[in-house]
Amino acid sequence: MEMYQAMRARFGHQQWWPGQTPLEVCVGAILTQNTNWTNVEKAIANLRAAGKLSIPALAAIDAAELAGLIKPAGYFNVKAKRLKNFIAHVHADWGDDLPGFLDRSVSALREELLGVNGIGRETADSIILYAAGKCTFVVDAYTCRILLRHHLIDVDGDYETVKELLEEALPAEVDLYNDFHAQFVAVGKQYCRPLARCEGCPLEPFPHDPLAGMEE
DNA sequence: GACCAGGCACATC
DNA sequence: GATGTGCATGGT
Repeated sequence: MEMYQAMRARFGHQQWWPGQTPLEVCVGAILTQNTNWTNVEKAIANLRAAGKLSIPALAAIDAAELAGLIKPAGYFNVKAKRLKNFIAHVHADWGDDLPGFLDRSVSALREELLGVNGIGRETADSIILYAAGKCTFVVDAYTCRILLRHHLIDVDGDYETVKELLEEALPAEVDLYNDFHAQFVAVGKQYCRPLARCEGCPLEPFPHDPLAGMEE
């Protein structure tokens, strides 16, 4: 909590996810895989302009045409397939009722999402937390980098280990999980890039020398 | 011209 | 089960 408060004090509430509807969150979560958010915004703007930002439209669109629309997000061929996989999965059982699909227990939803080819742990957790509004901690590259630099995890800590560490250390509140992850991204972008230093980082004094353990 | 970005699946050992 | 590789655009 001290960590969250330090970041929150510096950056303010991040008001995530930067997308309006649950569908937009799901689409964004897939498109942002290893990709800058500004590129994802362009891809989503293309989808909206083409009238394809709905489940029926995405279910009907040809994968090659979809790839053309999401080009700015990079990896457009694989992401077009991943989006189609997700949409087909929802559409088959729920038609365009995405809220219906999302309305179940975290564990059941997570398991189902992880069964979709192209949705891994971070994407699944992002959808659960930010589209379904349910309590699951989203771990990403910045999260690991920051915790690693503060010696709260070690290099071989995997996704589930880091997730459990955070969930055990925090009260299970959706808004806390929501904004904590967003704060990790905000701090990480500015201070915890692979080759960056940490001067001025709001986490600097916490809890050890922030430069210790950094690889050159 | 490097480096980086809110990963994931798949091949290979 | 661990490690390596392909996927691709756009901003700094």
